[in-house]
Amino acid sequence: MNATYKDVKSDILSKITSGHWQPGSLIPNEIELAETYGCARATVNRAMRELADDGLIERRRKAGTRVRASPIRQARFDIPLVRREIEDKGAEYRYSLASRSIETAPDWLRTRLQLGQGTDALHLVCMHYADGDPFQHEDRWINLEVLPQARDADFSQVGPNEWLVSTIPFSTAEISFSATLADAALAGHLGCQTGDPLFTVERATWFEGSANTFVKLAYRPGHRMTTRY
Amino acid sequence: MNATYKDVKSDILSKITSGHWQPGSLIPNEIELAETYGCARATVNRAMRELADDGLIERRRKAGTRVRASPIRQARFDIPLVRREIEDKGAEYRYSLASRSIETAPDWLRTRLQLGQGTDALHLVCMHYADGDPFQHEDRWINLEVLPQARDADFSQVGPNEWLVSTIPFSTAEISFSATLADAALAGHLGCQTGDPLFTVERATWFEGSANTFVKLAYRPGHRMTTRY
DNA sequence: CCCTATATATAGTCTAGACATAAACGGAAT
DNA sequence: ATTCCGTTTATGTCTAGACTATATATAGGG
Repeated sequence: MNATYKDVKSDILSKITSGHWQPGSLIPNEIELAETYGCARATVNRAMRELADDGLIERRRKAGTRVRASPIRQARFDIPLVRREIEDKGAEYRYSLASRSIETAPDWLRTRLQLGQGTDALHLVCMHYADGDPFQHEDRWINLEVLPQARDADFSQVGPNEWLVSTIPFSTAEISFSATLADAALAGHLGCQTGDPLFTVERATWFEGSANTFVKLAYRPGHRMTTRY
Repeated sequence: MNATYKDVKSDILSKITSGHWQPGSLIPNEIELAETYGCARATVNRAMRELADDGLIERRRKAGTRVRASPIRQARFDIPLVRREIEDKGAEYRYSLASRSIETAPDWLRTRLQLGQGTDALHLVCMHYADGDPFQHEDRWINLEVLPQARDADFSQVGPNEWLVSTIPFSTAEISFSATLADAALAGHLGCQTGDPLFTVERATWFEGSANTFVKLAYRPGHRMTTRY
């Protein structure tokens, strides 16, 4: 009686995880569950809605609610600023700018971000250190047509990621993970061997429809990105 | 007037993305917003709760709701079965079992999964192909104390991941991404060069408190895992 | 001046009831 | 059989109001 939505959620969850309600089977409807738990239907609804968001159950009007046959396993990663990633580990953060130049966007970048011909871009190469050791190499391109103020910004002290966060209120992004090989330049910056495998994150972000930046982040060898679900 | 929670949510979102409500600034409280949008407080609450879940705003009782200074950028990845990953691309899926053996769990595995000494484990090495080309190499360990029925299961036709999904109703997992170098054995299976960088996923899963399986998945060279947010 | 009780503002949740919407079902017309 | 249409049913959402929990602010006491 008087169950909260969390009570309901965890009870249903345990019925699923224990196998009491088999994958594919139909769960009682909201009205019945509300009676069972002695609460309002809205309370059951919230519990079920969250379970559906988590990918554990599948709901359809009129058809009812079923335990998913194969639960969608979705992992949620927090992608923090490098500074926070390092400071959260209790290490001291240091930043340095390796190079800065203004170039017309190369073809691969124009394709990737759907830019017009002859678009100027600011190209930055930076390093992020944790307790003095190389942690992440950043290869950044900023679209100067959308962000002309980047031309005059000083990136020698503050990293472009932090500058962007404070300049652009919000943006949508496409992010992808892969593995790349350290070339001579990367190895030099990261203090590793040429040929080392590096975990790499690439991110393109858009603000109000037009691309503003693309970045390739290479982590030091051995880096892992971990999460639980 | 008569705004739905989606209306409210998207209106607030646009006020944030447009910079109308600056990062760090305080958003009107729920009662005021309810009056503004001409709806019930619960409707505003749902909109705001979802925005908070998305990491765009920060809410605290009494203190009110603020636009996040640096939005938590969280990416959500769906981790499908390899079969689906391949079939969704429109390619033909093929599976093969490369080796099968029963071994006492090696030290690194016992540490990783917190197993007792002398625990027996089923060790499987498999390959997943897309249109005949090597797609993913699977190095799987199954805890035979928790899943003794794996001893008699036939993994020559059905991959261990699919067998596990149908055997264990649900489980919690720890997943991590990294980059590894192809050794001779891996290169042979994946048809690539020794020394190629491979995007690698490791996953340990638990069922009702005890670890049941650990897997290391190495993708063919060049593989990317992509998402939008 | 610092510490502690108390007041207060705000988000968090619950309720009972209502109406909206999508989808499955069954029967009727083709 | 197949298509179409109304009925039914379960989820989806909204409302007005109430109570709860928590963090902050303030006033009072040592």
